[in-house]
Amino acid sequence: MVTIMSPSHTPRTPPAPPASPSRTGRPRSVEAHAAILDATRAALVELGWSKLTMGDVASRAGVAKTTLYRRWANRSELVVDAVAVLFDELRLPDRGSLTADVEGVVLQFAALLDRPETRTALMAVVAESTRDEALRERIRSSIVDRQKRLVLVGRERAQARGELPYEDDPAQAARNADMIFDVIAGAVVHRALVSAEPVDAQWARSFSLLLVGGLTTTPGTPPSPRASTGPA
Amino acid sequence: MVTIMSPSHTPRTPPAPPASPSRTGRPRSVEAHAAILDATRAALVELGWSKLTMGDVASRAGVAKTTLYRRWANRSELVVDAVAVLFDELRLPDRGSLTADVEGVVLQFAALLDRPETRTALMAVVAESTRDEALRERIRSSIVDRQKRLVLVGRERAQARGELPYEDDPAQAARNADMIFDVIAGAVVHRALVSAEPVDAQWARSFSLLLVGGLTTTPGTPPSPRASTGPA
Amino acid sequence: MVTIMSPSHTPRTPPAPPASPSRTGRPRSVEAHAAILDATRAALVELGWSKLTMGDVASRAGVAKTTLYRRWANRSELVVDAVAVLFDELRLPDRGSLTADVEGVVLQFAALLDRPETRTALMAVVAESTRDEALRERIRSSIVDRQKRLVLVGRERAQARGELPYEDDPAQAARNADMIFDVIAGAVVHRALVSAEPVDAQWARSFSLLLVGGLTTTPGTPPSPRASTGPA
Amino acid sequence: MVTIMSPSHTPRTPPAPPASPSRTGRPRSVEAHAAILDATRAALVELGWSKLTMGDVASRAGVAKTTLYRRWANRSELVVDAVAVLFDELRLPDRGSLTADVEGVVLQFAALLDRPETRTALMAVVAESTRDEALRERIRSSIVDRQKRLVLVGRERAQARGELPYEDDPAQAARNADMIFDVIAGAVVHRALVSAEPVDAQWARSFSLLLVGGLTTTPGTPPSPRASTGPA
DNA sequence: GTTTAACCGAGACGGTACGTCTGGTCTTCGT
DNA sequence: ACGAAGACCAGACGTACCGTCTCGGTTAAAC
Repeated sequence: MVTIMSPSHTPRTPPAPPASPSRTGRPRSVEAHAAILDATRAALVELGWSKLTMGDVASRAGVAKTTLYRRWANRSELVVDAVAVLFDELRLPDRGSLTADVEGVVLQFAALLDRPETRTALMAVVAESTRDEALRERIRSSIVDRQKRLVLVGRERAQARGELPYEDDPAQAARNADMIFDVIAGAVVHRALVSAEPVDAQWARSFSLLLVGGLTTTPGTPPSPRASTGPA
Repeated sequence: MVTIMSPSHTPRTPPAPPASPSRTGRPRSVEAHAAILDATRAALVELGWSKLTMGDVASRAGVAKTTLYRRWANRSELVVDAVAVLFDELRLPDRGSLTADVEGVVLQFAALLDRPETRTALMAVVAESTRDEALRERIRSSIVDRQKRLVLVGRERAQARGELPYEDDPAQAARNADMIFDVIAGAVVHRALVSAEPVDAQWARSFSLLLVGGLTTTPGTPPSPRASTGPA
Repeated sequence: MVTIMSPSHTPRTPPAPPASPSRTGRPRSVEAHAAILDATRAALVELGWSKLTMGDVASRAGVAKTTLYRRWANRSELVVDAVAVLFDELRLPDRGSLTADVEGVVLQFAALLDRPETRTALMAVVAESTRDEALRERIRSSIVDRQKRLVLVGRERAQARGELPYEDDPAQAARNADMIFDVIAGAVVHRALVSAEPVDAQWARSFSLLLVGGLTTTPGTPPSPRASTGPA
Repeated sequence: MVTIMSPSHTPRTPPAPPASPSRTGRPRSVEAHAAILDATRAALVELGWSKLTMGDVASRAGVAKTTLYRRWANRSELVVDAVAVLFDELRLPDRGSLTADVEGVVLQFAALLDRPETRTALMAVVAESTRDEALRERIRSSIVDRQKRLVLVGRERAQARGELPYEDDPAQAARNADMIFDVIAGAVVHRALVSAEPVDAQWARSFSLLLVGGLTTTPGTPPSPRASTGPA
């Protein structure tokens, strides 16, 4: 009649497949892992974040609820893992100019945000993360930081083309890259999900011009000593 | 024995006080309305979005759950109404230059996003809205559109100062204003909530310079001949 | 948006402990079963039928509401199970004569109906059963049919003593037993609960004499051919 | 926000139509009274006791809930009033012999208990009354006592025919009448609602023979010397 | 070729919240 | 004063999921 609830968490082995290869016992099923992530994305498409339940994901994946909880501590972490991979599809093909490159990545990102699984999941996990430090870190490492590569690649190309100057201070360079990333990603997300207006070719072009205009405007006198506070 | 439950069964009069002044019956309590919104904000601060429950809000407000459901169809709509008013606090004091004005509003917005009730609620309702057209519209009308005033005021001041040219095409002017709004709001939100980095004075200054730089780049001259799509 | 709720959706395994011993899954708690029935009787005593709630029973039993609903479809079925066992306490000690035996069982039954849990529950579930075939059947099998044994035992003793003749037609014998049961139980219940008068020793004696008088009166001429419609 | 609930009962004018002809104000609608009782019976037929609600009765009767509560304190009292009148339909036509008279009234009573409004209501209010002294009294005065007239009439006829002796002690006569009433009503109710078997002509005949047999057994001769307690 | 340990499915467990319904009450307006 | 309408507080309803636990059974590495 009286159940004693153990507060001790079931040791949750890191989410990825058999992280620490414990030498004995039955190994975790790798098929189950993939099936769960697929089921999660499918459930997101059909139900959206708020109607998605662990039990539903489990039954879609042909797996017991226990198996999910053995690998992810909660719904949010599962969803982050399930959608993170989608962001890796983003590419930065060389379109010949910085403006065109920005335009291209904006449209790609917009297309990604048009997919229902991304659309509903991204904002939801961000919302959850405002109260959950571990989740925030997981989002940052799994999603945000991985995509900053696009900014770095784009800047290098633009510098090589002579469209942008080189920045000597590495810290400043990093700050600039972060800001560019926030501006691009933020503007697209806000346009698509908050303002709920289409991110079409025209908008992408206007935005690229605005951004590249800002990047290439020399604040004060060109390559000035005050450049350290301005964008690269 | 199959029970069919129509959700529209209970006529949900618009949330605000007696929208359609029904001639008969006891009128809706006005005190209750304010008490509920206050309680909602308090609950958001303490519990965050995901732990906030209708029952808890009701008991904080000293009101029956039924009273909540009579006025709001669900948690999201209630929260939108509860936080919308916070955004109306944003002001655009004249700081003498466009750059300084942008800087000021960015910092104000960042401060707003630092408040736990805004922080947790905004992303959550946006996430919900990806699957709920009515909610999306409510967010737009209650929050987004109301704050575009800031952009319009800022542009007018800048034009009066001669920092920005006048745009003849009204449609183009509106598009530009929308984009500026998305860029500012999006960048701040992304920085604060997704990248989870502080929006401090330095960042605000760098961002303002970038944005104003972009806005003042003459698009009639290279890099692009399609000047008509460029920002004003 | 219309939600269709099928009540049969949750498979309700028969109330008794794991009726069909499903090979898999966690077995149902046996302690819980007893605790729930005890709690139900306690709640009946304190609150009566109309104030008894499932939630209250659950918390008294230290059990979740869901556990109740997993095992009983509704309040009535739970109460039938909870009180059925009380009726099994009825005994028919041999007091030497048919009249005395009837008198004894009448007083026992009256004492049972004086207990608040029986008093309030019996009529309530009977009332419910007028609209619920499954409940009616449950009452019949759990309560009514089990107590007919008393009539059968009493008749056999009386026949052995020579107080009552033997009935050759088994169908007729069964009909007679049923009627005697209805007369005894009905009269006592009606006296106690409807007329709300005490079933005391005097009443029990008068009633026994009336009933035994009727049973031993030969309708028409003794062992007549019309006897088949008369009581045994 | 804070509503002060007055514990004082709204003075409930006796249930019948305009009991005390209050001289002032708008008089109570007499049509409303009948409409409410009709609506109550209709609701009983359709929904049964447990699903019947005050709000539903009110809307069926085209009357406000307030109007119901002004006249009846609760659902049970309303239902008692609504069904009491049905019992007044019972008659005792002279069929020439005591046995035939009993048979007739048994079949009439059985027909009454076959009507869904009586069937479901009678047991329900009796169940409620086990915890409610006022209700018990109302049932007794509105239903039980009024029908005892049938027993008195039947006994007088039987005495006139010489089928039954006269009883000198009035108290004893009253006790006997009560018991006969409980036996008849109890047996029929138990057969019909608890045992859930039909009260058909055969059963009615067997029962009448049993009862009349018991009544006409001379208790002065054996089996008992305590003739004074025996039935008349 | 056994152990052995961790895995697996199924499903019951104690809980929390849901969104609806009803009970009674109170308030307003109109008759 | 009564009546219709409808909002009010309170609280039970029966359901859906939560995250945990208990089963009986499987699976592979370690012995």
